[in-house]
Amino acid sequence: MAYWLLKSEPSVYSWDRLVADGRTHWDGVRNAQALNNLRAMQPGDRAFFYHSNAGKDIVGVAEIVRAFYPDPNDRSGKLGMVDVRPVMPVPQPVTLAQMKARPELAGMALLRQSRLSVCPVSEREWQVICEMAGIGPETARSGD
DNA sequence: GCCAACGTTGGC
DNA sequence: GCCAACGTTGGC
Repeated sequence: MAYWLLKSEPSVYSWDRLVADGRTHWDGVRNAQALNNLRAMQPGDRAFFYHSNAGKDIVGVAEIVRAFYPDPNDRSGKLGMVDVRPVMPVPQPVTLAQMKARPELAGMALLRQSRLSVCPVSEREWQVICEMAGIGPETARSGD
C-alpha cells in the first residue's frame, strides 16, 4: 500500500463536500508528474486531503477505491482519474507551516514542489503527519 | 530544438 | 494582489 497527498482548493472541492458525496472522481489533473502519481495509485492506498490556498492544511484522510482509468471526455487519451472516498477527518489539522517546521518532512514532495497537486508521501512521512494530526497510523490504515 | 512570451498554481 | 516557480506554446 502506498501513501499520497491530494490537493484541492476548498472553494473548488472541499473535504466537507467529499464527505457529503461519499465518493468522487479525482479528475482534472493535467500536470504530467501529477498524472504519473495518479496512474500509480491502487485501491486501498491512503491519501491525505490537503486544502490549498485557503487553509493550507491537511484536514482528512481519504482512500483510493478505484485505480486509474481514462477520462472519457479526453480525446488525447492521456488524461484520467481515480475514485476516492473519505475515511476520516483529522482531529488536528496539520498546517503547511507545521510541516515545514519538521526536519523529518523536509524531503516531502509537497514542500519541494509547491505546484504539484498529487504528491507521493513516504511511509515515514505518513507516520509523522499522522502523529501531528492526532491519529494513530494504524487507525488511518485500517480505516472506518 | 531553442527560447521568449505567456499561462497557471499556490504560497505569502 | 503580488510574485516565484514552474509548464506550455509557438515563432524562428
